[in-house]
Amino acid sequence: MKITIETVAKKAGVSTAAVSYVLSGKQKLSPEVTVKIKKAIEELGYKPNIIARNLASKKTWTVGFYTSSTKNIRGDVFFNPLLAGILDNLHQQKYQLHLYADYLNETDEDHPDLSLTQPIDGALIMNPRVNDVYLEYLKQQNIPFVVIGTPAEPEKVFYVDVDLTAASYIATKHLILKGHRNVLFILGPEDLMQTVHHTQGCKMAFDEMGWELSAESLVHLPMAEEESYEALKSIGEDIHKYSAIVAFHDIYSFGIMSFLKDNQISVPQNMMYISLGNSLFCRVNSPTITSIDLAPYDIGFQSAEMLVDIIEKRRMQPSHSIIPVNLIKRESA
Amino acid sequence: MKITIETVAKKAGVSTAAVSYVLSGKQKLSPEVTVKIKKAIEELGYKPNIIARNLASKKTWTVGFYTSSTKNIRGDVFFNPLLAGILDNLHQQKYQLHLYADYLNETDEDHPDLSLTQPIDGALIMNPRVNDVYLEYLKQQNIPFVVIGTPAEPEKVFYVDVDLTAASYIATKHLILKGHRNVLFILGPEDLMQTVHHTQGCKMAFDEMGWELSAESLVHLPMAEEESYEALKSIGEDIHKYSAIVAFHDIYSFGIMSFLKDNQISVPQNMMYISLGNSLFCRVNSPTITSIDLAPYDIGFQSAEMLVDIIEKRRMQPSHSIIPVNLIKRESA
DNA sequence: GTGAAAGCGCTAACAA
DNA sequence: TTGTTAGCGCTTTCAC
Repeated sequence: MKITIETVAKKAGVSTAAVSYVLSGKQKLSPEVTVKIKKAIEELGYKPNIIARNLASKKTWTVGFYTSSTKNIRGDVFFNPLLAGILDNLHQQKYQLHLYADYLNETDEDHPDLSLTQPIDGALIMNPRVNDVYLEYLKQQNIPFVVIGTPAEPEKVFYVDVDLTAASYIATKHLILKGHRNVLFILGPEDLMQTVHHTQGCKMAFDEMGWELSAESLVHLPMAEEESYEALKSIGEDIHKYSAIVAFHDIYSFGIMSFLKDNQISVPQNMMYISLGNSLFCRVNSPTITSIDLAPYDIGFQSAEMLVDIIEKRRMQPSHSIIPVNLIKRESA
Repeated sequence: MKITIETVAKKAGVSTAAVSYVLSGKQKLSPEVTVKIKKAIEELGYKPNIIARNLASKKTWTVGFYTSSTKNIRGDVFFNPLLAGILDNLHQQKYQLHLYADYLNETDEDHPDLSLTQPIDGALIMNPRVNDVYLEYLKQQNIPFVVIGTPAEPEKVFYVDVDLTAASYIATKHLILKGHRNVLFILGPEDLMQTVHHTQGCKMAFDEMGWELSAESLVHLPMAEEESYEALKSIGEDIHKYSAIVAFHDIYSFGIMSFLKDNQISVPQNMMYISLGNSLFCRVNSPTITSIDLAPYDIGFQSAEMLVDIIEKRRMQPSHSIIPVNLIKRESA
């Protein structure tokens, strides 16, 4: 038999409203009644039905996190601390997390089942595409959201990001100062906003020197681990034109390292390598690699904080947080 | 104004039931009516309220995933492929994921807010403790669940796991065959079931040789990255008694590697090192480390598969899947 | 302080 | 085939 709020009310000899008040604490009842109700709840082992509560109160205490594809998640060391940051903040604020992976590029469905999206009070959305359907949907449905990464129209939207342009500028500049001029940039898919920002940073550093950034030195790759090896291979002998590589996603790291090793190109003597946003890989290979810390935990924590603020109307105007980046030098002496 | 199923029904000049049928496809209506309703839905931009649907249908199409603490998630390379496997399977079967991190050891609350747990059709629960409150709650609430990892009472519960005892046996045996007798085992917290299984495997291999497994060669550590370095350090000079290490969680890897390096103990010449369940770290240091592949993606995929089967009553009796393990040798010649 | 009752928006059994 | 309507279990207003 189902134990509902009514069961409890009957047993305690009160109305359902009284039980609800005790549960929520939104209204004070007399001590005797309160005790009676609490006893009934205890004895019956009553647990409120959250769905019914959600329906009546129009509040789910749940936040949706739209992340990247599972292929991407698998090899992404950025993902874990980001998620941890989100969860920690939400836990503090008594919210929960609903996780959506991105299956948009899967062949079997060209339109995501966005109607499934609803039982959330707000959403976190990672690396939106240039024209993002999820973003459009959330806007249209009036669901508050915070973008992780910089969106196409920053002025209209809440977001938190690291300054990717700065990061990529710092990385490029660092290489330039080391005497590198022919740098190979291994970037993500062109339709990601972050790729746009990445490219800007490289360009800034080159522009500053009055150098041209050639198109063939910018390689765009799908976010999959194996790709980078193949990409370098397909460059063939031209690889020797380059004296440095910037990898914009850690997922490319292993492929790059393997390739360099297979071709007996040592790092950093003949080849210098910079990775964005990865402390893990960097640490393992500590003596040979420079990386930039993109502080993913902080991003997660901040974005959740901002979202809850919006949900609870503590923040009204579109705004953003930019998490600072640090260059972590790990070069051998 | 709120657009509900009634708005649509009125506009199309039909009943709410008709609209519901079109939406769910659970009952066929005449082509004309169907078209009329679809048009109304389209024009109004109607999206069904999922919460109301859940309440009425008593089905959420959502699965809860009880994972470890965020501290643990942060450095766990096992987590990503596990999650990816879960998500991929759930997506195939049209289910969604609600993610709960474990804050049980946090000081501020000794009892988790389990009542928040309810809007799920089933749960995946990772590495349950010896007496797990979540597990008890799920049982009591009659929420179907699958344990990832081997539970305390395997015969009563659905679970999927790798054969951890076998894995740890294989690792230990491997070392023994290499001529190692003094092996240091770096294990997780003692109240985790998996630690129990790990220990069993080591013991089996030693028993087989008629050797004793000494208590001080079994080090139990919290699941945090820094711990392993300190643990080794505190062993002091005794470290030279050991010629091999088995790390039972990848999270200890970095600390161990750093320690060995700092103390000029080279791997594997003087010291052999085996890690369980990590292909990432293993790959990076390919020539010097042996690891065991615990196939986390498969575990995730399988456990989700099993859970949905239970939810949809295709599986009735407690059962389990054991994912096979492989020794990955990466020793230098 | 307490209770009655009207929703919340949808599903599905039943009737027509 | 289509419509009526009684729930689903809780919250919250309003009257007492």
